[in-house]
Amino acid sequence: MLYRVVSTQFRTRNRFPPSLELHERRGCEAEAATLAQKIKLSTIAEALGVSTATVSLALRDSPLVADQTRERIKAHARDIGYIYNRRAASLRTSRSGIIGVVVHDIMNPFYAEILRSIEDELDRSGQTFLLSNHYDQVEKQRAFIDTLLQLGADGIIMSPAIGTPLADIELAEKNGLPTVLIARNVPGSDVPAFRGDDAYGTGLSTKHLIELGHRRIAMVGGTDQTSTGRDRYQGYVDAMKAAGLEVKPEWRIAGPRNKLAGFDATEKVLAIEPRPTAAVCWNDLVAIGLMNGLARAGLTVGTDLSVTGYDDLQEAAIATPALTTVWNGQREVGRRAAKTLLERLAGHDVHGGQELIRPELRVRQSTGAPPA
Amino acid sequence: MLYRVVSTQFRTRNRFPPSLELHERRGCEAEAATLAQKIKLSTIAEALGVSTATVSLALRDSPLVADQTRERIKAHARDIGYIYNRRAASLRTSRSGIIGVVVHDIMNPFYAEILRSIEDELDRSGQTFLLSNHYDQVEKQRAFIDTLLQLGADGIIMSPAIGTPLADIELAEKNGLPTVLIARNVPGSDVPAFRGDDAYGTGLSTKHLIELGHRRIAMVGGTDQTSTGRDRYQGYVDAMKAAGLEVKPEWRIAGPRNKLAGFDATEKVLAIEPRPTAAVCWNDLVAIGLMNGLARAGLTVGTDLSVTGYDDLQEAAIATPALTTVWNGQREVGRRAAKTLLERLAGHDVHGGQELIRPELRVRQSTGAPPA
DNA sequence: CTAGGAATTTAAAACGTTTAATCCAGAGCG
DNA sequence: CGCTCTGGATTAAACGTTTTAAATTCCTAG
Repeated sequence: MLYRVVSTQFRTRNRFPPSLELHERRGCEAEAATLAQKIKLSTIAEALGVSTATVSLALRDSPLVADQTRERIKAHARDIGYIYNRRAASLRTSRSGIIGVVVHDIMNPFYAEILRSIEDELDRSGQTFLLSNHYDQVEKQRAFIDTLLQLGADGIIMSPAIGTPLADIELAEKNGLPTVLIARNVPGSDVPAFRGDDAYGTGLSTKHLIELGHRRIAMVGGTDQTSTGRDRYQGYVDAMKAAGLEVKPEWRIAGPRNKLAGFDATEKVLAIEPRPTAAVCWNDLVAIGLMNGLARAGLTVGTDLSVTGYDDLQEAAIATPALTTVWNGQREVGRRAAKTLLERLAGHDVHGGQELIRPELRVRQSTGAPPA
Repeated sequence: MLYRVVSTQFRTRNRFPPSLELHERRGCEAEAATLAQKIKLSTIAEALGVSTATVSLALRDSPLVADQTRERIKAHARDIGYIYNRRAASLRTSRSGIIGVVVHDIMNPFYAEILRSIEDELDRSGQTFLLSNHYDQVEKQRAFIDTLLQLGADGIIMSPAIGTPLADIELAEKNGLPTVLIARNVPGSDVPAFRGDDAYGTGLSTKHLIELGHRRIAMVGGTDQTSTGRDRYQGYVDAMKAAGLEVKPEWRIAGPRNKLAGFDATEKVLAIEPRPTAAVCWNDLVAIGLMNGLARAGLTVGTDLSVTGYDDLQEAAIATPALTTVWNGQREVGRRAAKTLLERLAGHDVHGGQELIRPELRVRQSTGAPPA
């Protein structure tokens, strides 16, 4: 009984012994040059006249081995440049220390903050994180899940691709790969999911524009195929209706969610008759693209036409004019997702279902009163 | 002899059997729900009355097993939802199918193209790629190398952190982790390295400005601590000297390499007496930040002050005014690096040392004749 | 028929860990 | 002196593959 407690304690404390402490390792020119043969636990065991079991326990700081023995072993391991073989270990323990993270596109700055905070959280716990894009291709996402299963990953954090079938998530869960969703949800799934409250967010910016006096407000970028897309549009529509304003279908300009898309949408916005006096953009990238396009067309953003973004990326503040946008709580989303997954791994019960992070409006210079 | 040939052939062809073909798998509600116990090779072997050896070979499409047997085995594996255990396999084969990629910052758009092309190349070869940031912290980079060694990764592509000691690269190489460098070089290392020809690149933009008539040209952003930094500065200096122009030390405004840094550099540039008429920026991010800053200050970029970038990011073309910049060949760098690593893994000899990709100038509206 | 391959299949030994179950030597105690 | 207890160390059985070498079956030619 005592044994078990002690055992689990050190197991969770320090899962993987660091194999390499280069600066401290004594340089052994000759042997390092060729690396005659792989150094393993038994190499150390033989050299020191103990068993591999002892070496294994010592390297993981088990209290089961005498202090003096432990130090002797660790010192020797360091000296000869032992490298811990995680594959072998994880084959035995069925814990790999790998956590998969898959999002639409790693390089999309929207995910930057999320990934960053996930990384922080996982680093702290000693897990390695394995990153991938799915580019909204369900097959690519499934291939990644498959890879994780094969590698025996401990869990997965995913921003599901458009059209992800419930079965894919169940596949992961059923095969012992605890899952947490971020940024998007999969209808019908009951795994924990963290996302910003998108409807509330676009509601904020739309209301802000209405208060400034705008009546004809376009909505640029995005798709109705994701929960995020539907919610953002809904928030806009609801705010308009709440103010007793009509929503014209031609004000909705759907499309991709990058700068180029915003830039390309410029013409379409300007073609609407009568011209809208403001545009709620899907995200900051679209907004910045649109602002660039409007500037090219000779219009002054914030005066001739007001623009709002979403996400509050770093560059929203330094765009010209500075972009009014909605802070999305990405950092919080990532942190909570990672923490929740770690909880699940630790065996604690967590409650599933969606949790919404409340966004905030950041008013800057890209919005102003409509032209008289 | 024949055996060996055949053996290696199918080994390289299809390293890992795909374990999951969800859409084709027959739904078995009851068993799927609980997943009584792990399905392994022996599960299949017993069910079909063959040996695990046969199953193993069949799943990897070995020509050693009869066509009919192979199909029977593969079908059954699919039906019961067998998942290939890579850890076990790689313990035996010492090939993990993992390739590590570490760069300064994944989310930096400069690396976007590189990573994308690496991903393309590796995907094609069936390798999984494990991504990480080092944020220019040597320790973080070393921790990543350590993790890769522990996981038994097959190779690593890295953009070395500032101050990477030669020993770290040797550590990887000596322990059987073939290394290829991108974007930066480590002095003294002889592993293959691919980067843009930075000196030539800034030479191009500097020469372009000189030809337009500029005489006082500042250089904004970047550091002298990387090979890239030194080369870019050198290219600028050489071009100036070649034109018989003086280079004032106060024209060099070193700093971080993001938009905010460019934005913040605005004041410093404008404070120089007499004011430069053009600025060669470290990269597009800095250039765009600077352009934003100049616009805020009421100056017209391309007329009052010309600006050049570096990298030719997507947004360079849609910035206002469109940014004159240098295309860096990132895609080529990534492709070549991945290809070279795969060559090394296949056992072919590749020649080490640095290879430079030649950049190209992209003239747009952010550069013009100096003000009279 | 039968020898001799060719075509299939298999037994069993790795691969390098972890850990439950023992073992052992002293220490403490009646 | 015999007994239990305990801190330390060890033994040996996994973990799920791959692959060598051998065994078996199947043909085909002589």
